[in-house]
Amino acid sequence: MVTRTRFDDSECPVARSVDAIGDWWSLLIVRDAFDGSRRFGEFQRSLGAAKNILTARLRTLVAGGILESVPASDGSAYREYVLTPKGEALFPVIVALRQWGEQHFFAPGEAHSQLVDRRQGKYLRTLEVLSADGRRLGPDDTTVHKVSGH
Amino acid sequence: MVTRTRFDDSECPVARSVDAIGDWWSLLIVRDAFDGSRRFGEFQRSLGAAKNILTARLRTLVAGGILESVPASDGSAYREYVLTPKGEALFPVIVALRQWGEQHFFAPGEAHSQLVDRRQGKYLRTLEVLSADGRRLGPDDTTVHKVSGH
DNA sequence: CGGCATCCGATCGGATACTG
DNA sequence: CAGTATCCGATCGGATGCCG
Repeated sequence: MVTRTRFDDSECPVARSVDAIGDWWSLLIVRDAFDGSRRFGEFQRSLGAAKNILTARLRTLVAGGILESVPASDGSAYREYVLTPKGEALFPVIVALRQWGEQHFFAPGEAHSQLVDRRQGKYLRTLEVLSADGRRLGPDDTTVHKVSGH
Repeated sequence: MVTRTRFDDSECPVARSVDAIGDWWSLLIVRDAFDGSRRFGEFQRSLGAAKNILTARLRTLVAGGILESVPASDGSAYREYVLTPKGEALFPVIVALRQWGEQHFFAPGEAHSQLVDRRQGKYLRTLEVLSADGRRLGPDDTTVHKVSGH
């Protein structure tokens, strides 16, 4: 049984998200899924992870409703792993991490992968946190509210 | 020496981000910093982590330029930990995780903490991934481009 | 090729005790 | 209160071998 440190009982949505994802491997699997990977081997080559690790992570992601295991589209006996709607909803998370990384960990001109608009091949706009009425918000413009259940 | 699985040599910005953050504890520390925590004890109470764990994570976050250690503002002999600009730039990441969690892991009416606009006390707009010219983009509208260094 | 079983050293994190 | 030091069981992940 997995007894990793759990955060799933927290009232904080961030903690529950973190707990649902599991670990970094899982997050990078999701990234690869966004990039088009579907097969066990594709994930493995991309990640360089040991097979048992990958197997375990795929299983927890499927169990968590983030990936779905479907029969291979090429008719082979194997499975493919595709994002569920819940998994696709992680898109902003991945994009946010990607943009943060692009802005802080690459020298100008250094090789890196970039997420672009498929239609125009252009870079994406940097994610903005907006208020309900559309103002740009920084960290200091927000505060955490406790909402008690009823 | 820490020999955790490293992703920092990857060309993928997501991987480098993940590597720079370190682990979930570190991410939750950053979350607490956004929520206003500054002192060792504040983080510890909020996280429920062992002190040695917290010490180690704070150290790596400072070393990574995400937090900065400054003298305590109350004149005591202790330190406070505040986000650097680089750390503040993680804001969209935390918000994205928070929103994903709110949408998938809480029953309607269940108690949870919520991030609100300080000025109006209202919820934030859901993060949107936009193209350079402002169209909303889903995962299928984007593709990963390899940019080779020069 | 996809996946499972097993082994093993490294690391993690909780607990506790100690310092100033 | 803010750490530091140490111990220890649990877990992790890499490697390997086996099976369909």
